[in-house]
Amino acid sequence: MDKINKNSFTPPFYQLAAIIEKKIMEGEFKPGEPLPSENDLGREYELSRTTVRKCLGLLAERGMISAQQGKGTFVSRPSLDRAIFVMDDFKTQIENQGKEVGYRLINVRFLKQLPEFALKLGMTPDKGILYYSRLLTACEEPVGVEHKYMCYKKGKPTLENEFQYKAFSEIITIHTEFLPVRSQAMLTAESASEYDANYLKISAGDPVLKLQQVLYTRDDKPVGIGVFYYRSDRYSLVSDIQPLKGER
Amino acid sequence: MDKINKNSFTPPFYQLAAIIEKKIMEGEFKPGEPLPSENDLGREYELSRTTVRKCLGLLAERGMISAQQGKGTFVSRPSLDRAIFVMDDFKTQIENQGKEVGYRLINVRFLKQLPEFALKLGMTPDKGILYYSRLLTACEEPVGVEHKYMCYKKGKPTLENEFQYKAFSEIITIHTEFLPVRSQAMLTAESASEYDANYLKISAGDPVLKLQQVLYTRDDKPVGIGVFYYRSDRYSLVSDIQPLKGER
DNA sequence: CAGTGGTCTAGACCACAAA
DNA sequence: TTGTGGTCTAGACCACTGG
Repeated sequence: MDKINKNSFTPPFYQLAAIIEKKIMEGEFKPGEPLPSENDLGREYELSRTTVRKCLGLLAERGMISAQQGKGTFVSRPSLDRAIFVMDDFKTQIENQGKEVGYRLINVRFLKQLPEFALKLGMTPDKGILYYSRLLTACEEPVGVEHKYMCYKKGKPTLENEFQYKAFSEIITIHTEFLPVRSQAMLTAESASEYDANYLKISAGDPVLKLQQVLYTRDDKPVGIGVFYYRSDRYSLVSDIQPLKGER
Repeated sequence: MDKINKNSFTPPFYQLAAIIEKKIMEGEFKPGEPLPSENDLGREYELSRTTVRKCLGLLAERGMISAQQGKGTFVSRPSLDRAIFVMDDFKTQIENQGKEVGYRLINVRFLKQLPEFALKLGMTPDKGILYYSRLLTACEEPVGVEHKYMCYKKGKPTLENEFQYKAFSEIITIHTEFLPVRSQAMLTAESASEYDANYLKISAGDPVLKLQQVLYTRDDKPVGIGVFYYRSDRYSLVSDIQPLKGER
């Protein structure tokens, strides 16, 4: 039986998680069946229940097990057919790839009317809509185009600079009395419009990744919409599900 | 000052998390600045350090804060421009939408040679490659097409039924001596080929979401590749980032 | 050195499920 | 009633950071 090495730099809760994960993958603990109780695991590996729980929490986060109060902790169905895509803001993503980010302001305009898709999302033009669009580049190469629509309150002066560099939710916070606290996003594929294709330097109709984001205030009023189109040859999402390492 | 209500059904660690999140969003704790230390928070809200830590863990998971050993716990830059897409296996996803899943086996074939893209991913044809493809439907409507390539070892009989219903990693485990433990996936947009478009009942060239998945054994040998094409009008990924609820 | 976060322990009470 | 997971406490030791 595997034992916990208390002198290792790998903390016990992590070692135990690796052990249990291994037993699950090797079939000793089978999908649908319960794991030993937290107390039993604690006795078996000479760890406190708190530590056992921390370990189980790690495995639960990874989707390997799930606990049911009063019943037990059960091994989940195997699910390598699962992917998790984290999309940070453009700047963070590109910089993490070691590339240089660039923004180019394409357009800033005041709209009296919202485009139809924005109305469908429940946004109301209040006193008007501020629209702007940017070209997103990585190492000078065009990667994406984004279009933003936000509720607008007059008053504060607008500097082009701001639109070029600041985050959307920041701009909304500054230029309206709204504080966005919730973000809903939808990712899909689409054909590039002639307009967007022109900036992306692709052909109209070429496939692009489309991300549509809606920002809501605490009382669920939509106050900002962002639509992103990414060149599919230069932008993709990746996911990596790996087992816990045994020893570090 | 907000206080912890110990008689509430909402556990203290959660209440505290909501309080801190609120203070961050209202600007009392600013991005880049440190939170009070865990001990201070414990004193202030009359909670044990363990409970404070559980609360901070929750906020860290949500990307609001990050801890640095020896230094402190810092408020992250605001990031509503962030989305997390979880793609479970097709069956789970569709069933969660309350729809009926269907599979139709399109093709099962033994290949002597791997297609070029699979070779590029490092897969070797060993003793041969088993290829199969399925049409994925939701409420009888075609939603996706998938193509699978797996290392093949003769021996066990293959039942068409299996390919129709079992998960890819399960099939690999049964029909080879390989145990996939790691999954890498890439999501992008593409134009549908004539072949796939035909099954999806769309036109060739229409945009589709493409998911490419590679399964690896513990020693990082690729043993299975899955390529999925989804109709962009019937399949999209969603993400919802919301604040913690104050009281439940 | 003092202060920070990271980990662990031993024990307690609760809500829930099943017999 | 017993056993399960969910939460909390009080106290301990460690590793890391910075003065």
